[in-house]
Amino acid sequence: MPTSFKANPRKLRRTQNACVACRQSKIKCSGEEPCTNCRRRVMRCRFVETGSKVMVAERYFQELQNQARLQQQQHTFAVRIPSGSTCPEDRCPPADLPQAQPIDHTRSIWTSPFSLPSRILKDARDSKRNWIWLAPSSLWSLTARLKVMITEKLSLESLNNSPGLLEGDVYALQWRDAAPNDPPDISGLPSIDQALYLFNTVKFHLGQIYRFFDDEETFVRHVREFYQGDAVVKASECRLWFVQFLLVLAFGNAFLSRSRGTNDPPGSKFFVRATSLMPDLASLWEDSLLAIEVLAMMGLYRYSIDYRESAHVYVGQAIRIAQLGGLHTQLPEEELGSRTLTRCRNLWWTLYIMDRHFSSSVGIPMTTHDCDISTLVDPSQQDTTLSLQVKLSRMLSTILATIYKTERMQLGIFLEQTRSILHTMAGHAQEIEKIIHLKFQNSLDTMPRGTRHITLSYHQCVIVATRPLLLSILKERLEKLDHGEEDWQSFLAPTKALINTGIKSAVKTLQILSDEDSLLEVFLPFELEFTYGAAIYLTMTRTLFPRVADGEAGSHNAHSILDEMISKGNKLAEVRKIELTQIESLFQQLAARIEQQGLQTLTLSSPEQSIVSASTVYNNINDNDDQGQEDLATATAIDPQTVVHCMPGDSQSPSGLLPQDTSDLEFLENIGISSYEFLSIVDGIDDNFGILDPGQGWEG
Amino acid sequence: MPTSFKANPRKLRRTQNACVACRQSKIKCSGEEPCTNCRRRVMRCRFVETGSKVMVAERYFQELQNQARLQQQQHTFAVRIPSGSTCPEDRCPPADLPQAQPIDHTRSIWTSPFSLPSRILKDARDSKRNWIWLAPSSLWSLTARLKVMITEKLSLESLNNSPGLLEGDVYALQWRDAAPNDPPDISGLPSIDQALYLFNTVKFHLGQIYRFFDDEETFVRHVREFYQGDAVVKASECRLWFVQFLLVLAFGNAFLSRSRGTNDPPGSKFFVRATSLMPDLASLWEDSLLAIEVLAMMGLYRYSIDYRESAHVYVGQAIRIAQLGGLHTQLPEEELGSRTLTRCRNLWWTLYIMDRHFSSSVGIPMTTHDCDISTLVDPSQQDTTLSLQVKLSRMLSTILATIYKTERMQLGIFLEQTRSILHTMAGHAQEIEKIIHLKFQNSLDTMPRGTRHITLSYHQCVIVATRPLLLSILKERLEKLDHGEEDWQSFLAPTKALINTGIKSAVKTLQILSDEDSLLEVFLPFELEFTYGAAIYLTMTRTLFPRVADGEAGSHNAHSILDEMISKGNKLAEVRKIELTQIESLFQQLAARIEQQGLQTLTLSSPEQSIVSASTVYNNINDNDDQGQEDLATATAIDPQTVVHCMPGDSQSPSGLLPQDTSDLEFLENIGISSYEFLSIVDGIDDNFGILDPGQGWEG
DNA sequence: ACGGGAAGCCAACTCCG
DNA sequence: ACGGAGTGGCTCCCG
Repeated sequence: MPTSFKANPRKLRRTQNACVACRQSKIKCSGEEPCTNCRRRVMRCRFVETGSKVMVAERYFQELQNQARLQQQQHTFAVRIPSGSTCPEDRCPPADLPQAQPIDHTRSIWTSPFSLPSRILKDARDSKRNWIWLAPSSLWSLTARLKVMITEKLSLESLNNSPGLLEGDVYALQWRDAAPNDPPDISGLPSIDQALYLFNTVKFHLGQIYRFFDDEETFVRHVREFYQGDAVVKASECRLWFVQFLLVLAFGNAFLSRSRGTNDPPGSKFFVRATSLMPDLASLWEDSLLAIEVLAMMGLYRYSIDYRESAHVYVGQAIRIAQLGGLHTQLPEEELGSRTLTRCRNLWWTLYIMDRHFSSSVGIPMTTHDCDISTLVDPSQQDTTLSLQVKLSRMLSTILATIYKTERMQLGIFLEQTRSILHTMAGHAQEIEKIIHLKFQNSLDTMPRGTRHITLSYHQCVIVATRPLLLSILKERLEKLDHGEEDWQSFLAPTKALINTGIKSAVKTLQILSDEDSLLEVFLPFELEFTYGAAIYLTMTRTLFPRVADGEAGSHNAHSILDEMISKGNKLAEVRKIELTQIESLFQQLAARIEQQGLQTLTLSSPEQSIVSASTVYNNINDNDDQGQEDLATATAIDPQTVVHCMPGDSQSPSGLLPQDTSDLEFLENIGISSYEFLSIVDGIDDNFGILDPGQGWEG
Repeated sequence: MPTSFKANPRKLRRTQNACVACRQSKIKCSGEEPCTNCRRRVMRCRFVETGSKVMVAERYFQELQNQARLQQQQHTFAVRIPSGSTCPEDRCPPADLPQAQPIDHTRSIWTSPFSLPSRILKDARDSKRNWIWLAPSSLWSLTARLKVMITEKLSLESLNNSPGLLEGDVYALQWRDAAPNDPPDISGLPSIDQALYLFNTVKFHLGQIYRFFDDEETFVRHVREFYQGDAVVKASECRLWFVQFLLVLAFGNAFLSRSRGTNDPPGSKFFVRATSLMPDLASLWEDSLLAIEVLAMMGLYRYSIDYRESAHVYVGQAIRIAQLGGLHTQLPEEELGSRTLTRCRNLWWTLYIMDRHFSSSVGIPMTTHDCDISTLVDPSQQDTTLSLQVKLSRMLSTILATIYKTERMQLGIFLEQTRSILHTMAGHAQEIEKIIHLKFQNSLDTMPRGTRHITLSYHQCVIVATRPLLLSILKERLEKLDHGEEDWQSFLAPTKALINTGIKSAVKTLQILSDEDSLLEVFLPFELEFTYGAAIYLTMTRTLFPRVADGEAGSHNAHSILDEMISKGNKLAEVRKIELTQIESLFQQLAARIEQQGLQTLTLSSPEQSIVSASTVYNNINDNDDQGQEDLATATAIDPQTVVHCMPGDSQSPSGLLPQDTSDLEFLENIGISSYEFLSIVDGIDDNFGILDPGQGWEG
């Protein structure tokens, strides 16, 4: 028989299904459980069913997934009208959703434990509104909630109402509209040289993050005309430009100012004047691009002085005008010219970033949705900073949309989502690493603002993504304060690694910010926010896990950063510091109470090493979970499909990510990002549920 | 050598991709177009490219499908198959699972044929902007595109630029802000009785569609205080209320006015004054609910006088404030009280409806997304009108998001989406029927505004959903004007039924609107829009399918409706009428050109039967489809599973839906909605692709 | 012409060297 | 440790 005698020895040797370890090492696997190799190497020998695969038309598959996701959403939500709506939403992790398999079915998590059902604060003060809605994802309402919660539970006297929740609490500005036809007030302006210098300052400070001035020549030309011609005429004719000019002066002064005397924010003189000259919002859209820039800058200034809500309004306005001009689509280059096109694109993505940031800060849904946007970030791939910033912004909104979404979630599902998010994050980490490598050749101290901002944003994402875990634990603690204990291990075991990641990011954030050599950004509120967010995170972990070492140092760092800001005249920082102190004291009291109650001390493994930490953390997981030691490739190898298809744009197997040499590794460790480490952790989580257990049903 | 001598002739002969017919007969296919076999057999030779496929774990795939199916079943209101039939481990071989199969793979459709890539119009006029972006879904930009397109193709002289594309083209209002601290101007107001009467008028006109005045007692109380106390003081203290009051007066006058003398829109005197008193938008959010109402009304008025863009801005503003107050979430009833809660809910959904309408009208993405909303429409189910309105609004945005989304789409996919949309629509039709039944017992002439509006909105959805088909045909016609003909049947066969549905809706729309007994809404622009949309639709069909009878009457109706509006002083209607006439004349020229070119006359089966039409359509399709002698039974017999499981969204037999008796049927037929008919058609479509070709895969 | 089922093709997986 | 050589699902001969 021609067919049977081919049964040569080689052919027979092949196993149906090689075990995980053998696959990884590409060596022969004997096939039994445990296999010879594993036995010899004393490794855990696992077999993963590949399950038969089928080919499906991509589109159909996509559709199914969408549907599934939608349904999922609807289920978790209360009753919803069955809608045909296929809101394609962010294209995050469709495939892995349904397969998420709770480790412990009885466990679930409160993704925003103190926020749902919608919670409101009656506003006691003499304001026209009579309630303040505490948005689920906003950092500021988190503060408010924490206070309320702990105060209640510990039956403490309620603190005086939070400052800084409302606009104008910190800086109370007064402005009045100029009558529209009056000639603009042009008194008290700086000299032309001074003005141009201020312009450059503004460009330097904002330019790394935002793209307001793509048309700077025009701007400068206007400045010259203004100074050299009839200023009043110029200002009246180009009223919008003049507003922009005033805003530039406002920002310029704000960035340079070191004064502490007044109660008004730096540069506010010009800002107020700009505001009063602002044309009617509703008619603004007629001069698109400039109007957009002006509105965006206006929004940014307001945001900086803690007028968050109205900042959001301005940005929203800018976005609407941009959309009316089609900036969110791919405009035709032939007709508009590439310069205009670039300007449009940069402007659009600037708005995008601002929208994500502001929206999440005030805690309401994003104004723009990814599914409505068809323009590209940067087709030429030159502007890595901007495009990374965009990716991180998108990430943030994905996090808020998935993790913070529903009231309560199965722990397994939650972890799966988090995992998939962090996986994508790891991809971004890699890009950041690449930038740093390329441009700055390991010289950390010259890290420019843009990169620094990206790095911090990145850490913030991690913090935000892992915060719900902390909050859940906190909630549990608070609830079980009096009556008995809980089985903490079943909750902590799978989540430790995540929390550690969060801690690490918080610590790194504070470390970067308190670095002597670097310039702390004082006027723009971003670094303040990062500081505050990280500090709160560490405060929580310190109380919940007293053994974690970084807490102390972190808190110290945070305070000194805030102090520096305060010393440079930032009154917002004063408020935040007060709040932070309040919160810290509350948590201290909580900690004391826990101890006095004799409750179990929770622990995490210490997170102070990098590569090592990955495996440490990793082993910890495994210690508590009888899975034994997995390795990196495993997770990927199990089902590459899943990874590849379900996370468009994510990074492939970690094997490709190994940092090139050790010095690099150390360096990256310094900034606190190592995509390699990150992936290990993420995959570690991944290994702990779901895929490992293919035998069980999948449940939504 | 064992390897080389394998190079036998057989190996070389294989084609990469066999044509449909050859596959079918399992014979060798030569591979060229048309292939040898087909040429000999005189058959249509089609090649289907294997669209991108992906491999998925079978397990997961099954799961997804189950889920999808389940979901679909839940959403189908029709008779349910006894659900035990969830065929355990359904064994649809994975290969033929994905059923829906384009009839003709080479066909594709331009969902918005004249809109992509983003098209802009250079604005010749002396405006600061220098381009006008023509949004893909906006009715107004559709008009502009049609003109450009046909003018170009027929090499006609270009018409003077479209009027009415920009704000203020129709009504040029002048307003100036009052200085913020001046006392409000309270001169020239009507007497209190008059004012209250106007208020009631406004409530009557708006109340059926929107919910601005849930707190009407308060409003009336304010009115009394205003008239009975010190008016100036009152107006200054409750400035926002005073603005609302002015708006009420504006709307009241607008609704009652029959004057034609002025160039200003009716009520504009008060409107302008209201605008000038409007507090700074950015600080408005402090008095939430009232501010929201005022902004929304402001937006509505602007929208009514064709200031669409700024209307959109106001509504956007209102929405943002609403979100800051958490109105889009489920607010806690215990804390706010059920009255406030109801008010919030109604207000929110009013905003929602406005947003959908305005956004789609200006052609930009919706401000709110369903996935961000967690509040319920009307938990008590009393307010069927509002909730239906919401559903239709949602439908509209779904349509825009799915059908209008991408540049080009496979015909099959397009049809599938349309089908699924219409399927949902049929559900809504049924609800409308129910309302009409319940409340108005077949007395059509008393149909109240709300129901009328819903019915019209419903028809509009159908029109919008089927318009891309018309546009695609039009585009094809235009392109093939000079060089040769096309194979129209393969395109028309599966789409006829849909187009007929659209025609029917357009005809019905005009019929309802021109009904003598009913009150035409003159000031609010909705009925004008409906008229215009339907008229354009009929104009297109009349040109493309000269045999369709309804066109003539429809056009006549449209003109007389517009005339009535004009005679009542609506200047917008004048503009629309001019535009409509222009378009009609262009299309007439196109028709003449087609005829003179001797091009094939396209036909649809006449759409005047209801029940019958479904099967008629069905037969037509089979006549033209080269699959030849398949019939329903056969198709089903091939694999019963297929039908039941594999068509997500597949509806059951319409038999469960038969209207109770014949008079009902006639009655419903009168309004132009019969969910039964609708379902037949939809199912007809459904039956016609997919099942017939079970062997093949899907494509993207 | 039909259609069972073999041969060729491709991507995934194992495991040699 | 790993590049790259060497099963199973899909897609035209011949009875």
